[in-house]
Amino acid sequence: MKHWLMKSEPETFSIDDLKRKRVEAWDGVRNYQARNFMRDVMKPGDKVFFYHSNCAEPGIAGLAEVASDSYPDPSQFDAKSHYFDPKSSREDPRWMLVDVEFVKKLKRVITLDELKGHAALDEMLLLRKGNRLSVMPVAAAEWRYILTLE
DNA sequence: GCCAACGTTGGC
DNA sequence: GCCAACGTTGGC
Repeated sequence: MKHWLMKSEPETFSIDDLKRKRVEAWDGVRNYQARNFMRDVMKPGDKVFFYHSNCAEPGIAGLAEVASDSYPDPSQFDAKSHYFDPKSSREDPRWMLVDVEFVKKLKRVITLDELKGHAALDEMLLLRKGNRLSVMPVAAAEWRYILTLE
C-alpha cells in the first residue's frame, strides 16, 4: 500500500465537500506525471493526504483513500467542460483518474508553513522548490511522522 | 494581484 | 531536437 498527497483548491473542492459527497472522481488533472501516478501506481486502499492549495492557509486538511482503479476522466470528452481536451478520444483517452473516498477531516490543518519547519520532512516532495505536482507520492515514514503532528 | 518555477506547444 | 513563447500553478 502506498501513500499520496493530492491537492485541491478549497474554493473549488474542499475536505468538507469530500466529507459531504463521500466519494469523488478526481477529475481535471492535466499533468502527465500526476496522471501516470493515478493510472499506473495508485491502487484502491492507498492512503491520501487531502491538501488545500492556493488558499489562505495551504496545508493538509484531511485523510482520504483511493477508492477505484483508474479509468478515463469523463470531463476530457465533454465539450462544455473546462477540462475538455479536443485531442483526446474515447478510443485512446489521454487522461485517467481514480475515485477518492473521504476518511476523516483533521482536527486542524497541518499547514505548509509548519511542515517546512520539520527536519524529518526535508526530503518531502511537496516541499521541493518549484514543485507543482497536484498528485504526488509520500514516503511511508513521512506519512507516519505527519500524522503525529495533528 | 504578483511572479517564480515549471510544463507544453509549435516553428524551425 | 532546440528553444522561445505562452499558459498554469500556487505561495505569498
